[in-house]
Amino acid sequence: MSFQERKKKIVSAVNEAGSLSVFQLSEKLSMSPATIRRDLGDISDEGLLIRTHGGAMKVDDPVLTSFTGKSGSNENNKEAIGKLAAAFVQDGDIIFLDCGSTVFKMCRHLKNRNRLKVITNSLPVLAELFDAPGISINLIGGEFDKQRQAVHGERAVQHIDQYHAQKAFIGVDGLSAEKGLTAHSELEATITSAFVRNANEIFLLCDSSKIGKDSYIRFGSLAMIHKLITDKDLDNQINAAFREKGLEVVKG
Amino acid sequence: MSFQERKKKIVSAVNEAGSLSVFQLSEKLSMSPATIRRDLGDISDEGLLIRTHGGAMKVDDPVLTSFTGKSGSNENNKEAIGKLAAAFVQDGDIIFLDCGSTVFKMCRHLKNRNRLKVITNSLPVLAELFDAPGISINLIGGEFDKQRQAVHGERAVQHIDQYHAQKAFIGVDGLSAEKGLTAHSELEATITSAFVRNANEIFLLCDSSKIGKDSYIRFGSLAMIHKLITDKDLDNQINAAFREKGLEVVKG
DNA sequence: CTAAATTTGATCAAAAATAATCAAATATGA
DNA sequence: TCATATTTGATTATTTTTGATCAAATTTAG
Repeated sequence: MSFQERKKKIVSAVNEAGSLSVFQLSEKLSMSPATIRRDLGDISDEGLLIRTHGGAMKVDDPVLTSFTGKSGSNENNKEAIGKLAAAFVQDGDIIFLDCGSTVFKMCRHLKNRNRLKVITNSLPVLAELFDAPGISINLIGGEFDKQRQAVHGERAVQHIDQYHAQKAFIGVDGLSAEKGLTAHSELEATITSAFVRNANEIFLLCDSSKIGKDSYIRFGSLAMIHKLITDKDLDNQINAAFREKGLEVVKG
Repeated sequence: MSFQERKKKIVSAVNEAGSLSVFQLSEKLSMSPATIRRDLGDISDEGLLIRTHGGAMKVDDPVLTSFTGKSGSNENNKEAIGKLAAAFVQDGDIIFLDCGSTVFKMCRHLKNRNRLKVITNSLPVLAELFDAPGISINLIGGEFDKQRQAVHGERAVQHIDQYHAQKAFIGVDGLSAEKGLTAHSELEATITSAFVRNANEIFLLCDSSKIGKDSYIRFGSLAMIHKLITDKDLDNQINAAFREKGLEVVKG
């Protein structure tokens, strides 16, 4: 039985029972407690259940479901990218978090950081992180865009320009060695540009499906980016092309 | 049974009973009093209940009631006030909406307005109104306060000062003819003051339980207010005193 | 106000659970 | 096929949790 099979069984068993111990699961699935523990660790990292001492309980999110990110394409790869990216965030950091589903995936892996300051225009990010005890959030003000569930516009850019962060985690709609960073919305492009010019280190989170494709607004070059964080499916030739241009690529 | 499970049981038991002693909980959950005390300490640190000598009681204003916050005391009166206040909002208006449970109650009655512009620092307000087709929202930026689920601070005040609205709908923690408007948080007081100085017409929403009582920060006089919107239980003498001072009172 | 009773928080040792490590088993791929 | 990588289960050291004890703090009663 593979991990993926077990994962589904574990999640549904825990959801049904409310909570189960490692030993109950171990018996139910005929697996050793060590394996169950590993599984539970992985699953709770994804937020599908809550790890407890001795077992796990189901996650009941009575809250905030209206703002939690919509799940779309390339779910697993985005999840992996989020986890990778989160590893670059340390306690005490001040970071910009863009709106966008891949950046949103980072959040769940940031919840136990301490003294972390997050500056964001994304409501899903806020909803995910606002109750984390070690994180304080600075919300960017301006016009609220209901499509993107984020704040945009002139006022938002002004707001960002008044801050400086050590690291910025951003997303794009297209990325290629030739055209650089592209977006399909002027609003998003201006916000992302503002993040870039006010942070020391820029991390671009971009799953392989967007790489090699261009959207219609060009708003930045590869030179702006310090690290590209992407997934295991990135084409090797493209990867080589990026590296040749001096871009550091982190591949899941 | 893990702490996480107990925590849920304790919180719901205390919320149901209103208050419980350490020993009642100890017996109910078959745990030693020492463990219950530790749990209560942790839980009250999160603000999910209030620690008392000998036990714990439920928190009146549940901190984490999600963004769609259902509020606590005087529910019906607040609901009525909200409806009354909403009647003063017309299509095409630009309005400030404060954070606070009474102002939040207005929102439900605003959803079908057209060309309405709402400027707010309250996440519950945003959550309630963001999908209304006729309403555009300007979110005030700044430090996010997880307790109040709203944005506060210096930056937020600057933001507000860049806008002007026809009407402001605000709340207070205490109101009396003698001391005027009072609040129990500096943060809230400065935000409310900013709304007041940048709007033409100020509507104060305040249920009768807060009238005649003073909180500890005085931040405004009755003269600032154009209309007080309150409930049917307002004492007639106090009502008369307000009117004598030139305050227009709308009573439910 | 003082004294008795109760409650608490701190400390400690035992028990339980975990993470880390390693070797065997299994799967993967050239 | 063989070599390599991944997954699993056992072992062990570490961490977490728990209940008991006791001095200090708080409440209650006189």
